[in-house]
Amino acid sequence: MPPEIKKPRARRKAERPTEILDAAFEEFVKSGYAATRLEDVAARAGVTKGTIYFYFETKERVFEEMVRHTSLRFFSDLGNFASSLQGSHTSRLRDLIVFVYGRIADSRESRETLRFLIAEGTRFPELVERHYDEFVQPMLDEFQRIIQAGIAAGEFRAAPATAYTEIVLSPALLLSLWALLFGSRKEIDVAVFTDASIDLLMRGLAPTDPINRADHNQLAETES
Amino acid sequence: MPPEIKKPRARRKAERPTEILDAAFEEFVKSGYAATRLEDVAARAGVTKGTIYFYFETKERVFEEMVRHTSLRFFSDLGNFASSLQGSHTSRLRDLIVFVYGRIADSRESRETLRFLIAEGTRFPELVERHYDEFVQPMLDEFQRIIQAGIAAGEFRAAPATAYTEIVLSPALLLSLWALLFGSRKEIDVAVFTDASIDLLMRGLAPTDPINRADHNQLAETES
Amino acid sequence: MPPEIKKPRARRKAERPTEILDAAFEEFVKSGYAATRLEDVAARAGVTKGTIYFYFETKERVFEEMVRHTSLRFFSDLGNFASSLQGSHTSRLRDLIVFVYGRIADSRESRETLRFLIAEGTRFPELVERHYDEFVQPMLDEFQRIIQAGIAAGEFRAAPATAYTEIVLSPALLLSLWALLFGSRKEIDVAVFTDASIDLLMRGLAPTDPINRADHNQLAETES
Amino acid sequence: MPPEIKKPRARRKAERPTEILDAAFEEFVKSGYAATRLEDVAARAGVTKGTIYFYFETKERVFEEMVRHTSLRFFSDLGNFASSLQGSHTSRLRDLIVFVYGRIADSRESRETLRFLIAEGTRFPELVERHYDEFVQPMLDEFQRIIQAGIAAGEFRAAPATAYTEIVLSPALLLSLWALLFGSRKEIDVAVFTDASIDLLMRGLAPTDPINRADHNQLAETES
DNA sequence: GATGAATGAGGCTTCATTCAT
DNA sequence: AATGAATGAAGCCTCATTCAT
Repeated sequence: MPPEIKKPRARRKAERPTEILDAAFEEFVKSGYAATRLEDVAARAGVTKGTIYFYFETKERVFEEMVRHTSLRFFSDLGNFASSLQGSHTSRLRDLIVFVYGRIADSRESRETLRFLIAEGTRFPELVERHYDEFVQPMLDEFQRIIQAGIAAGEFRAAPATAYTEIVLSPALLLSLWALLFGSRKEIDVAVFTDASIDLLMRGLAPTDPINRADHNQLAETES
Repeated sequence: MPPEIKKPRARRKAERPTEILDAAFEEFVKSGYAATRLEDVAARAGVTKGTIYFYFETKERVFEEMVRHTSLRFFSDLGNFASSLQGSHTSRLRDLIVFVYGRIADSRESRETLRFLIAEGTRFPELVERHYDEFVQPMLDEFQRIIQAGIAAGEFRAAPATAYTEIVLSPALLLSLWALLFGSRKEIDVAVFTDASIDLLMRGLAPTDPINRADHNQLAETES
Repeated sequence: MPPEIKKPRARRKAERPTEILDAAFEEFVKSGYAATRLEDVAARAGVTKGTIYFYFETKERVFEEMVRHTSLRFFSDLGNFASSLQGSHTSRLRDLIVFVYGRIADSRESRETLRFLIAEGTRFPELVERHYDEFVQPMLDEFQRIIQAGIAAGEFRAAPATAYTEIVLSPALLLSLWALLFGSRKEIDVAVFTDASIDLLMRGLAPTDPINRADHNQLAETES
Repeated sequence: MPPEIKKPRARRKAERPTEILDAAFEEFVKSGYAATRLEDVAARAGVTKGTIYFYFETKERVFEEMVRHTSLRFFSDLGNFASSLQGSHTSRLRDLIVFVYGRIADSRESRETLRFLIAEGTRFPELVERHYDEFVQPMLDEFQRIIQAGIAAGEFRAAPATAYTEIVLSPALLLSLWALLFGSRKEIDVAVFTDASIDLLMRGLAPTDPINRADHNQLAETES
């Protein structure tokens, strides 16, 4: 048996649930909710099945708490970041996009959490609700706030898309899903993709130059 | 129960696999792969467990063939549609987007297939491969073709985003995921959302008017 | 499809049951009673499952009739052979042994039938009964008859073993079992083994009287 | 039902596998490998299905370990016995035969193990290999050793049969098979049959030289 | 607190048997 | 006669959960 650095009992005890949830994340990622055996979670956490039941009531509880625990790690600081934004609305929007895209697309935890929600949302509706209320809605609100302010300031045009802030998130979602589905086949460079998205978006949101007639006409056709 | 019109044996035999796969779709949607009992699939299809095994080797096979069968229903005609496109590159792009968004976001089959791929992709990698090769790649190719032609014709600018055609798809994906996750909470109007996306995209892809100085400067900043 | 020599319908029909039983023999040999699927028997016989049920009531019946049918092929002519024996009792005994050993040990059918009886005797007691009555008992009787006559004629001594004619059969059984169990590992030469057994037996049955020259000479002949 | 004395947990755990294997022996004897339900084994062992799978991976494993476990009970002490043999080669051979025949023919475990090997040898070839290597070959070697020594000492003649030591075992096999097949119909007295076999064998192996008085006297002793 | 032996419900899969064609 | 689609009972095996130690 390897010596393994011994921690004081009290400390180990306090960390047990977290260790279990971390192990659970890996196992649920590997096999999905139903196909994961609590025994494997226990083994990975270095405990036995019984111990899991000391801390969590059921397998469902383990899953729920694992998702909660994993989410917090990468999404709890949105508010702080948003309130620290500086500069023009354009640059604030850009900075927020870079921040959010990074969170959504770059982190394995985020991607797999998305997978959990999609795969098990039917079985765990409260999980989906929670994520909507705690992460999605606030994020949309932040974007909405900046965009509306930008429109008011004349930096953005009141494009129909501004009614659907979700649209700003969509490239991030695509990145995330792409990594989940085709990551091993055709990787997308997150930074480059993000820049390209921002470029497209900013151009799309740019106010219409009243002088530019040709462009305006073309647009009118699109809106019909 | 109505007396049910009896069909000739041969005819029923030809329809059985399809009936089973349709039933399987519903049940797998309801509970996911692992939690679905083949017995329930059988019951929904109006046969018994044994019959399923007469047509399919295992539960995994049923799932695979169900996904295949479901995919074909809504994606086999992309090529035909694409080659029937007429008009300017701008209007071709718009028409293709409307077509594709409709397929991806409007159909329950498509949405749930996406869920299947995300949820069970690890267990069924060939399914993901197949979808990439047969649906995703060809779709991306169609978009790429139109966009490049549009650039050559001066209708679109060579935006960095044109290197990532996936970006054009991202609003559709968002629509699809949104319906899967938050559909019951906050519905998105597909038509309006699609129009808004097109508006944003077209504006984003519009060629830079050399006269429009203000716009150009702003853009340069974005591209840095 | 290969042309396959066509037989007149009537003839084919008459042969069907036999073809099925032959196929059954091969399949039951391969997997044992329980693990053999009637479907495989049908496939080997070139018919479908339903056809088997046209000729036989149940799987058990197929097995029983197969054993019966197989036994007849190699054991029905004992009586004829026994009554055709000529010469001294010693040479009759030797000839009968050679005949019986050949039947028991040389034929695959015989060996596998023995395996069937041992493996499935509990489930098919009538099969065992039948074999005892029709093959074992008559065989023992033939041996007993010759041995008793030989004793009466002074060719054999009244060894205690003559009360257990089974003992004469034991080397044949060993040959058979050996082939079933260790045949692939260490083969036994049936002819040589048979000769050695006969030599040992004859010597063991030889009368003790040192004066009996004739007998002794005859024995030498056996040893060649 | 008696209140059943409760044993400490640790002690029960150590005994469980053995209890299960003993129960398995009885059930497999009753119905054969394929027709035995693990649930019945469990019931006989006083546990539930799940417990069996806690100790053994599959039904096949249960069978294999059961055969192993059963074999050891009656065959592990051949070496000890053989090396304790005393006296003339003739008497050593006789003693070994009595010992071996007793083991093979008298014990139900031995008989049924033979049945298992014959019936399931195809499905469990390693079991057959193991028995050959651990029991059959060593036994043949012991016999061969004594016989060759006896020949060298002039107690036995170099009969052709001495090249096939298996022949010495054949009456024991017959006894065993007889019990398996016809035991309920016509029982054979093992002791008497063994004595008769020994008498026949010794006579068959006796040196031919009429002058050898000592040997002849010894033989007479055997016949008593 | 932690262990791990034991439980037992539940699901996949097999296959003998039936029967409409 | 023959087919082969359909049935459904039955058994192997898994694993969440419990609980005595």
